[in-house]
Amino acid sequence: MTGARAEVVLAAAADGVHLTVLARGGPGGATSAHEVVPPRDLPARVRELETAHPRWVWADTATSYPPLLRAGVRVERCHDLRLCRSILRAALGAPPLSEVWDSAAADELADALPLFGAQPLPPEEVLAERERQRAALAHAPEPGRLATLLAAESAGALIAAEMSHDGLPWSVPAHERILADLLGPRPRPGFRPAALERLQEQVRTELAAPRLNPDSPVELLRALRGAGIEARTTRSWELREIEHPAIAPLLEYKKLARLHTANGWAWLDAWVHTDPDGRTRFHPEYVPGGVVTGRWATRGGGALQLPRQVRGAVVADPGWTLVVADVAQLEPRVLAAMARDERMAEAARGRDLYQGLVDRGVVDTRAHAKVAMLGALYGATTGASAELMPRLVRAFPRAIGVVEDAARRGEAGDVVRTWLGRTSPLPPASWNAVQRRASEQDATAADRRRAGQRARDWGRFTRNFVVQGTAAEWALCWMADLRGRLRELGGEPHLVFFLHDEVVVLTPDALADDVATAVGAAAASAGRLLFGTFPVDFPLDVAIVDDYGKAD
DNA sequence: AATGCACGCCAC
DNA sequence: AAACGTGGCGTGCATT
Repeated sequence: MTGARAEVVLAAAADGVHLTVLARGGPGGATSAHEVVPPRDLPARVRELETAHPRWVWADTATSYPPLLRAGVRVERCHDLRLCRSILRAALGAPPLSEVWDSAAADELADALPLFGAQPLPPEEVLAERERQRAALAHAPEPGRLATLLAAESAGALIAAEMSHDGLPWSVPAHERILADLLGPRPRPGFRPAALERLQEQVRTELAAPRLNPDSPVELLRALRGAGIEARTTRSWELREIEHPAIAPLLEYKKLARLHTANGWAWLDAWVHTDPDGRTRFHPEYVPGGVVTGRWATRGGGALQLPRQVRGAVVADPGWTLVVADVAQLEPRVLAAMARDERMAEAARGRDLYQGLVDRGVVDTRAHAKVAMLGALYGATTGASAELMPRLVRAFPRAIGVVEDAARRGEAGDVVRTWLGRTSPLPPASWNAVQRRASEQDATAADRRRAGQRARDWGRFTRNFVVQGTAAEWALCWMADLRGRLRELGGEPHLVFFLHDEVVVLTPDALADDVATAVGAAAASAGRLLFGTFPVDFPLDVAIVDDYGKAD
């Protein structure tokens, strides 16, 4: 698929933006044309060339694409050299494959990496990097899957830039109503909301600590002990176990204080703005590949932690609707597929995988199914979760074997790979030092204990890496496919939010049903792209709503 | 005054 | 149910 598509390599230089058309992809892609355009003419030229549906190759989508978006130009496909380089380097980490990267030019590029985008690379370097990546891909284990990953990662970069540009519809009045209901009217600058002041006074009275700042864990712990309460920490879930008149107002204080500091009026002032078109939007910066497993990160405004409390402020514009879709139990389904575990896939066939486990007698309750499964994915070692594990091992030896194997590899200091080939980092030097120390002649029991602890810690990381990373790949493919379908619907419906296994599309009312259908079709398509005919499905919960708060 | 860390809580 | 995976971020507090 990449082979037949023409590529246009884009690089900025002093004399203008260089566009090099590679008539066909694949090794030795022939240069058929080269031109230099003034930066101000670039959007128009990109728009012209886009009619032939090329793949745009550039150093960094996050810096190259936004100017095009501001000029009203969107592209269908790209290859993001920065993101793909990072994946390829990790994938080819073991000698002798790394020789592909050992040229002096590659080292220079590695040094220049932080400048990618910020300081444009010379056009010849961009072209050379493109060819190096082509060669590296050919040398990689499972080049077909890795090519899919590079395409998905690059598509994600486009989507991230577009979503950051478009923003999430945000109703300031709706948000202010939520805040007023819970916290009281907006306090004057330098003052705190009435509800917090009142609760703080209650806590102070009940603990007989008139000057207590409940936001200080140190002070709070001391005050609790002064009142005869033996708390180990000030975490809410521990405090909840305690019977004392101070606890209820304290928990309420913590909840509201969190809302006020994280998503209160200050957050509104900082992150919600009126766009040139007069609409109010929250514009988080999405960071594809920002998490080691391949999940996205975000910067600014805490977009990946939007509390349910304030989701009612995400309101569609008049005449528009939100289509909210999330995948039910994505990670266990992905695990079943990557393990080729037919029995687990069969148990997952319905909408509710956890209930499926109960129905097949694997565990007795849905709650147990959930803790057992999450425990398997995270590496739980204690409690009910760990106790239920043997049942899962017996029922789904192949699936559990995949995560157990990943854990063993991590404990041994080896890398693991996701389904499409994203490779985990090696443990840090300090980890190796601790392991070495434990194997020395004069190692103490403490040395060995520490080494075992660190080894198991890293094993839990690699265990989760393979599943979380493969789930992230599925989600990327889902979104990329959905983006294509939304373009086919005419381009008005567009993605406005993404949260690991959940998307929000903003669409004209009339197209809401078509969008809902597209979201489901994209999920099925992503499943086939990754796992072929393996019979695992990815059921969605889809809601057509005018505000995000109504979606769950 | 700026910086870094610990804590705690939000999301998945 | 318990504190086991990935993150961002606000606050307090010690350090520079």
